[in-house]
Amino acid sequence: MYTIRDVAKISGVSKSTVSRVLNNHPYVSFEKRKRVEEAIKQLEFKPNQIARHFRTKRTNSIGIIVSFLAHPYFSELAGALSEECRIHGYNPVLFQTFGDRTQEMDVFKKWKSKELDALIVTSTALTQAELDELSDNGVLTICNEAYTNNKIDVFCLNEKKAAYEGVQHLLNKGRKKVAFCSDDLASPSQQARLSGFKQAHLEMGLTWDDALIVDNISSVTDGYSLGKYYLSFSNSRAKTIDAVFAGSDFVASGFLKAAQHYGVEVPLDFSIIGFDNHPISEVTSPPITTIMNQTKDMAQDLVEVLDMRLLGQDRPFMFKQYNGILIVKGTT
Amino acid sequence: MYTIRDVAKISGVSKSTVSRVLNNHPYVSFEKRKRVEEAIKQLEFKPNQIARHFRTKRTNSIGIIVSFLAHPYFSELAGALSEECRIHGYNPVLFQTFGDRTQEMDVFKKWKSKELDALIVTSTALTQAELDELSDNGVLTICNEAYTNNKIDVFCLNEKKAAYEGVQHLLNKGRKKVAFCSDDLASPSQQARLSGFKQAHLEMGLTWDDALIVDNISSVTDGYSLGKYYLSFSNSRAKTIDAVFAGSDFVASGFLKAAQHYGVEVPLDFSIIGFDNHPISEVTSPPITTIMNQTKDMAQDLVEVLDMRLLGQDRPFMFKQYNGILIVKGTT
DNA sequence: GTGAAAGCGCTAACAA
DNA sequence: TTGTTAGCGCTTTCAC
Repeated sequence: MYTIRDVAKISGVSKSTVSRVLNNHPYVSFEKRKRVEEAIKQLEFKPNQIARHFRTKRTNSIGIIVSFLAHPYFSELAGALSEECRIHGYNPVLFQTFGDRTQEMDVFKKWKSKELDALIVTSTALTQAELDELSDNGVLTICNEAYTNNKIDVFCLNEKKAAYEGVQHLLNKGRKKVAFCSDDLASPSQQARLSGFKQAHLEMGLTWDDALIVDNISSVTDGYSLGKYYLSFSNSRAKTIDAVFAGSDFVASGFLKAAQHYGVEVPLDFSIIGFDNHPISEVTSPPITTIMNQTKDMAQDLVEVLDMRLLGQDRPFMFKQYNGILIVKGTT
Repeated sequence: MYTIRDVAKISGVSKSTVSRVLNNHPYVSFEKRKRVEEAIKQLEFKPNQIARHFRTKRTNSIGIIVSFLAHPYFSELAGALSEECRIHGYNPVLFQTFGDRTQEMDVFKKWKSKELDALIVTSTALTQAELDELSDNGVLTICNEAYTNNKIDVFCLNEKKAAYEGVQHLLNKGRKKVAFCSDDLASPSQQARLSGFKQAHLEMGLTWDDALIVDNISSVTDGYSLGKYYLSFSNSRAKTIDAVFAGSDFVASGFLKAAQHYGVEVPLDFSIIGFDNHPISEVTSPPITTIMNQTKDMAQDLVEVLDMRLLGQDRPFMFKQYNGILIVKGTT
C-alpha cells in the first residue's frame, strides 16, 4: 500500500503538493499536477481515507438509525434518506437497531466519537429526555418521531391528523365500534395516532371502547389472529366490532383474511383501514384503504437542512410535519 | 473533547498506561487502573475511534452491499447478515447501491482504502471478471450470486434447483404453457433459474415457448400488467398461458390480481408460483405457492467463515449452496 | 509494571 | 506556486 510519500518521491514534488492535487487545490502548476496524477495512476495509489478522516476530523458520513429494515415503511424511508445523502455528497451509513437501546447507544457512541458527522434517527427506543441530553453537540436530526425540544431538527408525519382523518372516514361511513391497533402504544407516534382516534370520536359525539385499543400488533399474522378473535363472534351474537384502524397494511391484510375466513363481508359489514400504502394493500380483494406518508418530500427537506447545518450555517431548529394522504380503496 | 493526554495528566500516569487500560491489557497495577478509570468517568472521556482505526489499521466494520433495501428479500437478508456481524463483534455497515455500478464501486473503494475490514456483496452489477480483479486483497464474500472463482467465499441459494422444482411442480399439475418472469435476465442467478426452468421441461419431454420468457418484471404492477396482457385473451381464443413462474411473490400477486380481474379461476384454470415466501403470499386469496430461501442459515455460515478469515485463519475458499423450499399453498 | 519516544498518513499553517 | 514543519490521538516497541 503506497502513501503520498511514495507518490511525492516518484513525481519529484513534496507531500504537500501531492495532497493539494488530491484535494483539488488551486495554486498547483499544471505541470506538477500532471506529474503527480501520473504517479498516482502508476502506483494505483489510493489515499488512506482513515488517515484523512483522522486529520480533518470529518468522515463525510451520515448515520441513519432504523429499527427494522424489514418493515416496508422503514426500508422505504431509509432508502429515500440514503439517496438524498448521496445527492448532497455524503456517505449514508445505515444502522438497524431492532428497537434495542444498547444497539442504538452504540450508534450514538460512533457519532459522539466522531465516526459519523451527523445522525438521522428514524425511530428510537430512547425517551425525549435522553435525546435532549445527547443532542448538545453535533448534528442530530429526528425523522418520524414528533420530539419537540429546540435543539434538534424534527421532520415527521402528522400522526394525529392522519389518524383523525382515517377514523373520521370510518365513522362517516356509519361505523360505531372501531378497533385501534398499535405496534407499540408507548411510543409518541402511536400516542399521537390514538389521540387522533379519540378526537374523531369526540367531534362526532361518539364514544370509543378502551377494550378495543390493542397493543403489540404488527404483522400479518398478528392481524389475522386478532381478526379471528373478534370476527368469530360476528355471526352468533351482537357484533363486537364493525371496523378496524389497523396501523399498518400488514395488519390490515391479516384482518381482511380473517374476515374472509368467517365470511364477513368487507366493506359491507366490516371496514378496514391500513397504513403505509404498501403494495400489499393493492393485491388483496378488495384492495385496502390506507394512509400514505410523504416520505420522499420528508427525506429531501431533512437532508437539505442537515447539509446546511453541516456547512456551519446557524439557523433556527425546525419542526416540520407532513400530512398523511388518505387513499380510499375497497375496504371502506 | 478530551484525549488520553488529559486522562493521563489527571490520573498521574503516562499515556501508555491509559491506553493499556482502554485496551484491557494485563500488566497494569490494580491501583493505577482504578485511577485511570476514575479519570475517564470524571471527564466523560470517549476515545477517538478514528484515531484508533488510523493507528491499528482496522475499523472492525464490515460493509454489506445491497441493491434494493425496499425489496423484501434483500431487507431480510441484510437484516440477518447485520445481526450475525454484531454477534461476532463487528459493526455491520449497510450500503444500498440501487444496482448502480458507480455506487457499488464507491463501496469497493472504501474497502480498498481500509475503511472497511471486509465486504459482503449480496447483489452486484459487476461481472465475475471484474470481481476477480478486485478480490486479491482483503476479505470479500459473495452472498446470493453463484460466482465461482476460487478467491472468494460464496454462499447462495441453488437457484437452478429451486426453479427446477417449482416448474416441475407446475408441470406435474398438467400445466403446459408456463411463463417465466425475471427481473434481470442478464444476472447469473436469473440465468440459473431459467436453466432450471428448461431442465424441468426437458426431463418431462415438454417444450417451452421462448416468447413466454419475460424480462424486467419485478413489482406488483409489473405482474398485474403482464397478467392482464396474457389473460385478457383467455376467454376468447386458445389460451396463451396456463401458469406462471413469477420470480417473486410481488409479481405473483400482481398476476393473481389480473386473473381475478378477468375471472380466470386460480388454481383451476391457471397456476401461479412466487418466490421469497413474503407475507404478501399469505394474504391473497388464494394464498400463493412460493419458494423460500434459508436466509438465516446462510447468514450464519457466511459470517462465521468471514470471522475466521479476519482472524487470520488460512482456509480453502468455500462455495456453499442452499436448497430452496417449495411451499405449496392455494395457487397451484 | 511503567514511561518515553516514535510514528501511522495525511493536511494545513507558515515561510519562502 | 511550492516545500518545510508540526501535529491530529492513539498504540506499540523498547528500555528501565
